[in-house]
Amino acid sequence: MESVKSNGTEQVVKSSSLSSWQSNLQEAAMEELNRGQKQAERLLLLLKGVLSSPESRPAAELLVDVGAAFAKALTFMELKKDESESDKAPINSEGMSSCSHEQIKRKFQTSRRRSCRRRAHPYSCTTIFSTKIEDGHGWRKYGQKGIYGSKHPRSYYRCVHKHDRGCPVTRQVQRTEEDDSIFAITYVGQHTCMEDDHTTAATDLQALTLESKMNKNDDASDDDDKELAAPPSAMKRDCEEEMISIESTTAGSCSSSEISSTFSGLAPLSAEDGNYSSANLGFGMGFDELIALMSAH
DNA sequence: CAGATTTGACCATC
DNA sequence: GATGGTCAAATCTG
Repeated sequence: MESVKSNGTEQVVKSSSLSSWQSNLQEAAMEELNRGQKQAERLLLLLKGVLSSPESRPAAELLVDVGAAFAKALTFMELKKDESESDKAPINSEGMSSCSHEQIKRKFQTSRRRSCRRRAHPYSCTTIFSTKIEDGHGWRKYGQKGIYGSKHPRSYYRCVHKHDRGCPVTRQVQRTEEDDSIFAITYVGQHTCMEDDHTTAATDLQALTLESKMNKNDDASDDDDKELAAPPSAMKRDCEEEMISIESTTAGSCSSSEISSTFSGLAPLSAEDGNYSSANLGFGMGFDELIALMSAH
């Protein structure tokens, strides 16, 4: 029911439902991460002559870091996949609470309600993974739900300008299973409240990303309801009607390198001190081993 | 007291 | 029937 097409810069996944496109996205993301890792390896081999010189050591380290980050991201995706396939949590049936006068009152209010139609075909959505939920926009929380099979509740927000400017954007924020300090933030729709400050918002996001990188572990310890925190958006998913497009442009803050930067943020590789242990490296070897190997070629 | 958040209910979709 | 998105009254907070 879906096709996954990879042309190097874009992946398109067709899907007929939200849940299936999420799993398709996961598959597509893993495929893309795999490709990124392989490309990094290829680049490393291509540049082996240049990178073996002492002065290009920083570049080589960077390249190693990129490969490591891809591998780490892949590992997380594998974990997530395993979890969702085998680890379905049992349903916790609390039973219905007894009927109060409040309930009766609500029954009479139903006629006032607008239809709350579940999105069968989301027209536009974007998911990022970040340890910070602030994005420079104002959001009003309008709901929270426990999600089946997920240990963290999902919070629902809408743009504060929904009423005054008719901005239709909503977002869903949920802590990831892999790391409580990382949030999966799904934006649905696009802001119509910020025509003027569109670029400003983009800049804000980039600033946030930078800031986050610097404060990686500073503020990730708040409780579930006060979702805060740090680093960059790692992965971005875009879907138009039934189409999901995984972009890999830096302009959209969704490059592969950002995917890796967030994941490396989980267990930071210290590029500064050059402390690359084999365990950290996605290539399965340390920097020195790698250089030795490159030199041997 | 106004605005924001919480929480249980409603309802569409699968 | 299960699940997830939204509503709106109740509650909280500054």
